[in-house]
Amino acid sequence: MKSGPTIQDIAASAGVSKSTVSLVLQESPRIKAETAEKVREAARALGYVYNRGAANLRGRRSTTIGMVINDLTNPFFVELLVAIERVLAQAGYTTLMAHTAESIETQTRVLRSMREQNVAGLIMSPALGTPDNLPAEIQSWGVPLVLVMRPMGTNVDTVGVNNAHGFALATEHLIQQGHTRIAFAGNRKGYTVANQRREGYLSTMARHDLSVSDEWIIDVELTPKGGRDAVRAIFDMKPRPTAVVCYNDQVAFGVLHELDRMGKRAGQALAVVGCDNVVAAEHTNPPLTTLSAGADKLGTMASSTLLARLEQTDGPKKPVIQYFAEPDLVIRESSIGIRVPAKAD
Amino acid sequence: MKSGPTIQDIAASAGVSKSTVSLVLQESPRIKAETAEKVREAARALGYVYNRGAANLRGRRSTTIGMVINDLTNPFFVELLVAIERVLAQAGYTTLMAHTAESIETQTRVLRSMREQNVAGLIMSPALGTPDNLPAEIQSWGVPLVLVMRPMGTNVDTVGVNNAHGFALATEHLIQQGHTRIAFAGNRKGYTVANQRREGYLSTMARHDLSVSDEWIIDVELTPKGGRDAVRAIFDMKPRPTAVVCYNDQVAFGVLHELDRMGKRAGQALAVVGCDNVVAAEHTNPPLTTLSAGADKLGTMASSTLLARLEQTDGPKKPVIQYFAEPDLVIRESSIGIRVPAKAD
DNA sequence: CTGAAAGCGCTTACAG
DNA sequence: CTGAAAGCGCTTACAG
Repeated sequence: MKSGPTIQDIAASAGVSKSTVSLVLQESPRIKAETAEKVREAARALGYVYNRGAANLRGRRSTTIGMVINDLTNPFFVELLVAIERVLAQAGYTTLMAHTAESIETQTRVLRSMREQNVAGLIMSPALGTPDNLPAEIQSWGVPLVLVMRPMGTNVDTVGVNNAHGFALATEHLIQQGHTRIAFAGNRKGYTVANQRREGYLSTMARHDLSVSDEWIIDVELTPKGGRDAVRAIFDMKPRPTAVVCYNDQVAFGVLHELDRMGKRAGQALAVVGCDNVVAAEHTNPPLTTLSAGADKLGTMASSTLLARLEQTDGPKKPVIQYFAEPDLVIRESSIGIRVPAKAD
Repeated sequence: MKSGPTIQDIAASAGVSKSTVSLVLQESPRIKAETAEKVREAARALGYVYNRGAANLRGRRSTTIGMVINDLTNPFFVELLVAIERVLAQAGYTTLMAHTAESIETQTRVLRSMREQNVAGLIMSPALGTPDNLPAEIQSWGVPLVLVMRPMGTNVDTVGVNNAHGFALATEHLIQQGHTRIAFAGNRKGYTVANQRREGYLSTMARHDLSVSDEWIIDVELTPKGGRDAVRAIFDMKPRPTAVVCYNDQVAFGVLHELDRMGKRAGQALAVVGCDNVVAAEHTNPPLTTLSAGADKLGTMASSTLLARLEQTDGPKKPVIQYFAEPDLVIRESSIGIRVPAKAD
């Protein structure tokens, strides 16, 4: 930890006061152009490095934003993170990222650490099982919070997806293909997102007067391993479902893999639909039909929402923003058994 | 940005000086147990939050470590990042992560930002095309640096993989299967890692007296798209290669996909080997034979190397550490056309 | 348009 | 075992 020159050194070298140096560094219009240039020149000559920590301490505001993600092994969240980081960086903020791996303990630890680091705001995709009162607690710290993907009540800014609508689309699509026995892989009772997705599926089945056997709603890990387990379960049922709606692409990948291992092909032996449209969904064998809400768009929305909250320093408190994107269904071979020509390849 | 209580407030509330409070917070043994308990109680009652920024400013040392990653869309780097973060967190450091997306400009920007944030050390997987003198420049800042995956000379701590050995293993394996015309997909002239991988392939071909046609060394993007392009190129050659060694798993995924699209199967029409053994390699159709150096092990090594450097405050400068893991070949169906039973499934 | 002064919330010798 | 004092590198009223 070497010290390096400070604004004091620049002031001495440029023959001005450190107030002036500070103002130049902030590009204040109050300083005459020539003076400013002289100061900048001195800073360059000395190899000056701005100490953001000291500035934050004195200025009482910070330019770092914390970002807490539950699962980076799911590429969807990586795409989201990249989008968020891009927008924040453009706005001049530094992003402090942390990964909780769905662990509440880790989440508690990183949140404390971020609070100690004095983050200006927080974007978080909460770990499964996060206590309901966490958003309120974070808000009581005076730190603006935006939730992504996983809503927790109506009192906190949230950017997510209309899951019920998406899973209705997916189910509808399979019914149009003539399927009547459709399973749902990835049930997770008690979690908002899982409930929304299951409801989208169930309500669509009901609307078409299709009955749903209990065993079709399959409780599995939300990973490729879970998808493999789901396929084995499905092929043990009789009569067995001819299609499956998966909780997300990770689960669907496991489904495709297990089918292949059994010498069967998705789209023929079993129609498969995923959710998230991660980049890899286009490259699976066969390519995966999946719901797309646009990680990039969601990430951009989340950052903008937080930035808006940070600008709004005073004045009447703006109302809570809750935005839920409407997903589209991207149809590929896994649900129809027919090759779909790739566009612009 | 609300202010919250400071050590001054705790001091007043506990009836001691702020020096004492500071020492208690640092768990100094110099403070009597009862006094310490009284202070902690007051801190709890006031809802005190430690201000790490102020501590770093005064203490002249920081507990945040910067981590700069070139490509988070490649799951290998995500696995690496997760391992690094875990170790650093255990050691009480906060990780400032940034993603460059292989852009030199972004890399320059995030490095400057991290320097302003006063990071204690830096772990970096440099973007392609990073100027040779960057490691020396960072070291001149007085910030310890560990390079991961992409070596840049012998004067900087580095954790990587013995790529030449790995690609020799991969090529050897294909030759053992009876292949004599073997292609290499993912050539990138001038980059160290690409050179090492190509050399491992070429030297093994030479050792077996197998000649290599120029066109077999295929220059493609290091993405699934590149893999698809490589397959098309291979099937245009005559006589055509019967096997391909891919730069990494991302390229190999594209190869598997394009083969499937052509109605062919990897392992039969074309033997395929990848590199990195990302989690998804186990779930592709067919499963992918690939080189494994252990992202977890590499990440752990990289963090430990940096932590060791940070401990060593003074004394004679320790010699540069350069560690290169020896990869293993994980054999799956894509290279042999035969299903390999998964272990413990 | 510029400077002197106070202070952000801590840590760290130093003294007792 | 504890306290008084100085100071880390900045910003921000305030004065001129």
